[in-house]
Amino acid sequence: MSLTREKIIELGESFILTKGYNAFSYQDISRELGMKNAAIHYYFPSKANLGTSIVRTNIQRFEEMVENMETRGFSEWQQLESFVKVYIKSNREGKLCLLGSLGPDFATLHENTQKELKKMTDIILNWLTGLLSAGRNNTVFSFHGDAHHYAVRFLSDLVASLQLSRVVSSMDYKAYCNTLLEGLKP
Amino acid sequence: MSLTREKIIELGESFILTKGYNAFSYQDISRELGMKNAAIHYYFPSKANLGTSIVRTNIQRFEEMVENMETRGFSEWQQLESFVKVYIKSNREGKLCLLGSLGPDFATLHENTQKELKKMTDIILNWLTGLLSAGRNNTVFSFHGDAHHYAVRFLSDLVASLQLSRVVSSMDYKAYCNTLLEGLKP
DNA sequence: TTTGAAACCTACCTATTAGTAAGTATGTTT
DNA sequence: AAACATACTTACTAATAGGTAGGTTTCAAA
Repeated sequence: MSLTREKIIELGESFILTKGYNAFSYQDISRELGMKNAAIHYYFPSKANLGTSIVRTNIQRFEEMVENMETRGFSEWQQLESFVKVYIKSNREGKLCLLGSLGPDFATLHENTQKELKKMTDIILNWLTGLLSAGRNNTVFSFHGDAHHYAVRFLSDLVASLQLSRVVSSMDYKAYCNTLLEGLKP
Repeated sequence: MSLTREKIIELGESFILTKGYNAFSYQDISRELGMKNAAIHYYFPSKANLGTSIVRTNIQRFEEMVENMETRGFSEWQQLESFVKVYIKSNREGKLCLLGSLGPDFATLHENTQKELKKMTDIILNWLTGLLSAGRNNTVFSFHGDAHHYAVRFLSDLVASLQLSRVVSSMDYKAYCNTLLEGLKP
């Protein structure tokens, strides 16, 4: 794997999470790397290509995290807490999550990027649904109704509140997340 | 008030809610209106100006809705239901809400637009907090914890689920909203 | 009948965008 | 030593972006 390639993906993701997909350019990346525009095209022929690669990297990262938590024998509660911590970190860095950032721009994305984004969301939601379901069976969590419905709601809470914390000045994101977790306690 | 001006605002808003702020252009609007690019600049000197005006229009619309509901003596439950219906309509039209659309692009917006967007969010959240609080006192609603916290969560649920319904194919937005309302029943 | 504002259009400008073709330096393999 | 791939740069293109100066039509008021 090329180091420059990894840096481009990292920078691209960072720009998407702060400026949005349609507001960042190859120049933004090349400038930051001290390279020329064409160098970025060498690694990623098109912006759609880069976008898709960024989503793929995120899927991979998520799957590695889940795998890691399972091999370390994390409880359902610990797993959910770790997931929430990723969002708290994003908020601290003034970033959104990829879903909350690319979701609103969905219509402007390349077909492949759309596909990959859908895949990522499915993977996250399926994992979350399974986690909530299993956790309820083990009396680790307590909530009403369908687990999938609750998973969508929980994810919505995390995604949108990241956005709101930018717009609402008086928002304590960490406290908000803790309230979310508290609501799941039996 | 100029009819063309109103059409521009309406179209601009529609583009923001479907393509996003940074993906739509003056050409998109002028093309739709059968006019030239410069005609749009005649009404709105800059894109930032147009953006700010669109947010202002939304604030006005929201305040008129609230006023209308109060004069008609809507109960807290009816008011919340009406608010949710606006979101259901947006979803049916394949649109986001202005907050969910401009929020992720916040960093790229003009200072004035940011200010107005913050104002809009504050107005909505304050209204929602008051509504939830009053509704709980009247035993119309039932929820735990701070009313403002719950208002943020409820708004997050509406905003992000609109985004998710684009990405997740198998989502029944209306049913989801009903679940949200059900969760508030005593 | 002239004046003047409202509502545009014509014609342009500069900056930036994603993207490409061709070249070059630096190694690495054969 | 020759051939080749990697990792870029130089130099360009076509398209689009937001924006502007100045002209034209239309219609109403003085």
